[in-house]
Amino acid sequence: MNTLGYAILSVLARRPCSGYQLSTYLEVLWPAKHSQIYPLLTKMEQKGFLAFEHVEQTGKPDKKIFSITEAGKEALALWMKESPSDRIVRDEFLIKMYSMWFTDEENAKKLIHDRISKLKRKVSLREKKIIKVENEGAHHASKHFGRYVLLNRSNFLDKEEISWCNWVLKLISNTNFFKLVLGFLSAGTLNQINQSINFFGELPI
Amino acid sequence: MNTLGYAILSVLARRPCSGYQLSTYLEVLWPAKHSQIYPLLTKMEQKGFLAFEHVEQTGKPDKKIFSITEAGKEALALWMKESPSDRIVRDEFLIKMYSMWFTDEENAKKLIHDRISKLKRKVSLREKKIIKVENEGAHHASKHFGRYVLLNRSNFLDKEEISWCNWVLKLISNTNFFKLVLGFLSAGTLNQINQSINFFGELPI
DNA sequence: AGTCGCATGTAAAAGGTTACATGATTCG
DNA sequence: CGAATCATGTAACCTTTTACATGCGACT
Repeated sequence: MNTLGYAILSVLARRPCSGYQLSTYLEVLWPAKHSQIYPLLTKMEQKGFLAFEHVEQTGKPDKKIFSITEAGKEALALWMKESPSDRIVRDEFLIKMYSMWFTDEENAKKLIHDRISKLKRKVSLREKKIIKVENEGAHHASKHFGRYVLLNRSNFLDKEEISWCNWVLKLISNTNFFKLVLGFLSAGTLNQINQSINFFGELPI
Repeated sequence: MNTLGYAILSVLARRPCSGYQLSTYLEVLWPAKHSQIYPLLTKMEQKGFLAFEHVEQTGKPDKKIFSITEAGKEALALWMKESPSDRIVRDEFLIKMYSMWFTDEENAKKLIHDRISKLKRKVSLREKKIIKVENEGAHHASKHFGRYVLLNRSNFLDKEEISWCNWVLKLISNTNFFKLVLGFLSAGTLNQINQSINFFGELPI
């Protein structure tokens, strides 16, 4: 079974869910589209890790409520003892930051300001969720502990990234980064950027 | 062209590289295996974004040094104006934190301590690189600016995650999280965990 | 004697996204 | 009247990983 499978077991270990609910719950844990979730649920049910019951609804489409089996719990318990594989981060914004020197100051600043906006939106959404968990009094003695600490983790890190963004903005202004680069390049057309490519030192990357 | 292609253009915009060098440089930007890089380099060369020259070596295998063309630079410049897609993070450790309540205190603490060790190792490696960039005097007026701010970003965030890890460890100890859970479960076998599954509130995830 | 670094490639398999398909209800 | 939510599924496609394939030199 793959990591998505264990993420599904982790959610179902707390509470039986439909595939639709799973897809929203998995967003913070291991994002996946429904087209990946539904076939995997079927596979896992066939292998005995999950069970499901049909629930008929009126006004809404019928659904399947999946729950974890004993075999599923054993699989999850074993997996919990394995050391986690390295995290994978793929972030186009980082590539654009890396190539900042290649664009104009206006665009570079816009990229950073947009990033800050996105991060702030995420942080404030999570803050509401955190307050909700705290009000339920479930933050340090239940299955909600994991959710509670993960929500906080995301907010700690996103706030730190906002600080970093502001730090970069300051660096750009204080050191006149773009003006200095343009100074070397005389004007800043692609041809002139070209001529400057081996102007600087020989550091890696 | 996909994001990996633009990551490659971003690296080659600074300095011509072999595919082998690219694979190491891309690690922080957009990780990729050589089996993905080599065929893409060929494709991008055929489309006119890259050019290469054969370099014969003695003692070492021959290599191809790729460099970005004018067409490549134009493509990169255009891409820099597009707003970046959302970051993708996949981290097994987060799933295990989420399912902390499902394992024993010893294992939970081990997972967190191992995470701290890994993060500390990464941070100290990066610190050396940062000092190197600063000594080259290249941090605020060159193509190395991007690399400099990205190295710092990773360290800011990893240090913040170390703080978070310690915060979680304290929470576990201070609130006797595991003892409280075991109290509810009476003993902690899988069967008894089973019986407790709907004991707590009805919060999402 | 064995592993690491340099160096390039292909093939197969697994993982993940986008698009196709359907359809009622509720809210603005 | 259009968009969002609930709800499940398949097919085609793209991306990424793992495995296969080779080979010399340097270091332990």
